[in-house]
Amino acid sequence: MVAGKRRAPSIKDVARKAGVSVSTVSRYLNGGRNLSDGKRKVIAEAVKDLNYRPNTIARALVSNEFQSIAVIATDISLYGSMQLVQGIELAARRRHYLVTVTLVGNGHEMVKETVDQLIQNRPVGCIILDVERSSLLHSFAGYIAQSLPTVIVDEADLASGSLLIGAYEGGYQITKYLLRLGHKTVFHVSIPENGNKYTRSLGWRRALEEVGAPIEEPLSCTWDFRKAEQIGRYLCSFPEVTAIFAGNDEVAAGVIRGILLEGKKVPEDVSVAGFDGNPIGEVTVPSITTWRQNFQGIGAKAVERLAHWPDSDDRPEANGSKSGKVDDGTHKASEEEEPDLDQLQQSRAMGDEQVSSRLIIRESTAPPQSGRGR
Amino acid sequence: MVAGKRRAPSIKDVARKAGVSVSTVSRYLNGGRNLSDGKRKVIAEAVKDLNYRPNTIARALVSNEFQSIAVIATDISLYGSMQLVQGIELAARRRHYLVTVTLVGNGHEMVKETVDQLIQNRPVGCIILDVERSSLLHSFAGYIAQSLPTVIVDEADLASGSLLIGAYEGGYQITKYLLRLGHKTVFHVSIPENGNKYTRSLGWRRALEEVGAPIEEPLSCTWDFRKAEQIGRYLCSFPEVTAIFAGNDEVAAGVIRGILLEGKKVPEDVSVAGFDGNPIGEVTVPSITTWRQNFQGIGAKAVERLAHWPDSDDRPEANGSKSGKVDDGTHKASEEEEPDLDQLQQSRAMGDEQVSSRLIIRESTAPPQSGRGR
DNA sequence: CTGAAAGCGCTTACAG
DNA sequence: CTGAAAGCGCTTACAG
Repeated sequence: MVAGKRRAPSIKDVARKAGVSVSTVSRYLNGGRNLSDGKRKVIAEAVKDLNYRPNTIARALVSNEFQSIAVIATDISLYGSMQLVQGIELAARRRHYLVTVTLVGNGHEMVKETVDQLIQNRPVGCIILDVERSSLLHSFAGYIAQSLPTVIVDEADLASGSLLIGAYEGGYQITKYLLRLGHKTVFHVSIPENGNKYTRSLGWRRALEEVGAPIEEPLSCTWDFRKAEQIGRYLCSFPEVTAIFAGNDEVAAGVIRGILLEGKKVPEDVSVAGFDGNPIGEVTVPSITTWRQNFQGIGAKAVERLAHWPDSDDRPEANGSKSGKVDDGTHKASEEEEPDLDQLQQSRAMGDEQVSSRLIIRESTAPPQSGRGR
Repeated sequence: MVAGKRRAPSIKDVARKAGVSVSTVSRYLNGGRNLSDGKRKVIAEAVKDLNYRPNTIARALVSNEFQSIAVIATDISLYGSMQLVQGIELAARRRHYLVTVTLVGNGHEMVKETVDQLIQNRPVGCIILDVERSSLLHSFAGYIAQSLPTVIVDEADLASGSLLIGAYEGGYQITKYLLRLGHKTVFHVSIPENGNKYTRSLGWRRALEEVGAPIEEPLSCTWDFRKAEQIGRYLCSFPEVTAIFAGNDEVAAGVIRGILLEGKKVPEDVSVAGFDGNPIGEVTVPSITTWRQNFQGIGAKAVERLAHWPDSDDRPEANGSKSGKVDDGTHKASEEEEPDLDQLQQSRAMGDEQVSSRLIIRESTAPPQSGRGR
């Protein structure tokens, strides 16, 4: 089945077949500037006949840059991270980058090993996901950034310019919505660790502050959603709890379950809202009000940041394109620059507010019962 | 922040610093056979001082093999695929492979482009996920297999030797379980497309055949889980429907919602079981009986298949190790072979039945109400 | 045990 | 517009 060690045709083979020099073929491959139509044609033919593809590895060796984006995460098994990865991949491939995924766990030594190896692969840049969940990885962010353009996708620190933020607005809006419904205040069950740092939590707090609503410290959940169930049971024993904002949809589901198991009703007795927009919330009973995050957009934005990194080759320049694209047959030079602009445009359009992030109102939230919530 | 174009130390730098030839350093890096202790020591020191890491790209150029595993999928946003990717990454990194993720959508031309580029990266092998959901990708599987060791992780065709199967047993067991509960038969709502080919469906069918239970053709759901809700509504209008096996947990949630919305009860009126073991099923109301798939194990197994590919360099050989590991400080040659054996062992232990796949019984299933189901 | 040389597939100045 | 040469960082025979 496998072609084994049979090497693919090289630029030499193309040159020989086309009767030109290797340099000329290379020129053809890189934009076709300064090339007679005759050569262009004969090379195009040879490329096609041989089904030639430039060896990306060799290119990477010369340029000291492998056209890839390295994603580093502690875990990609949650809805959000997974969507982010998907968004990164989609955006990356538009730019002909390959996406690499590396999970780092515990053990300082291993992380350094892993990270060093990654750096040796010379990706165009690195995207770190969910640092908040691993202080270890977080501590390596700086180390990585020393060698590679690095974007941290997280929402832990609103102040830091190096982070991509998406959730503050969502936390704010969802809390406002609950308040508008007539709830005196909104309780918060945060996703694991650093509940006070997540921007969704900051948005929640801000919304409460604005109207002078009482603010209880968030209850912190774990990734074991049965903990959310316990929290739900606990919270609904307080009559003043009429509205709960959960850090994500799974936690919301757990909280709802806890409430229901206590014999109370959602949303009649307690309203519960989730976060992220996990499709599962559409078919639970009750279905879950949530803030849909545009994860794919955020992923794409991270990629664009790397693509437009200040020190990179991205600066508008008139010489050869680096796209590494091979034109089979019809050769259309000078189209190379356009995608860049498109992307930039798109990146800007996304701004800091994600295009299609929005509140999705479902069954789990409603006005407080009369006589309650005050 | 970024070190820009400053090149990392190369093997030349190490050689110069250590006062030996490049070949000698290379020998050191590749296992240290035929090396005097003196040289070994001085090189180790230079490596450490320079914080040298061999350039994986250069290595890949020489060996015509980049130490990576390419995952190709149409979508990784479902629980199962995501777990698979995670399992692949974990296993791959134990072997010092980098994992690459590529999503292929529609458009024949683009897929060929993408796949060709991937092949040019010369990964050690390729893992194709979920072919069943994209006949397009499926049609490329053969093309890819011509150039690379390829493993298809899917469950579409029990007969084909090239597929990794995991779900037949699960479908069988979960159906048996429902039957043992006293249900006369079990209806099946399959995940999208080719419901008849999924092995979980085959297992379901086999279990029914064994006891001569009536077999209704599976109802096919889509990835929009509201469709599952409709199916649930529809199915529970038939009194003979007392047990439903859904193709996955999200579909089960949707089916359950449909049933509840019709005013029936789960599991009192209808039992519903899911599949996969998505943690969300733990906190829905009712919580969902399911078959937990050992996705990570399957992913690891796919990686091991590639690592032990017949034509690869894996065959036991006494010469240099290819592990690409740099020993900083303490140099322990000859330890290189051991991981291989470990892994092999583990791979075999996993066999065709996944280690920790098992039935998880929760609230959504129960014996049929008396007077029903017969 | 050790080093000089050639080569992996490409790109990049440098001459024409 | 075109080609010969050098070089990217490593490994692999080949001589000693």
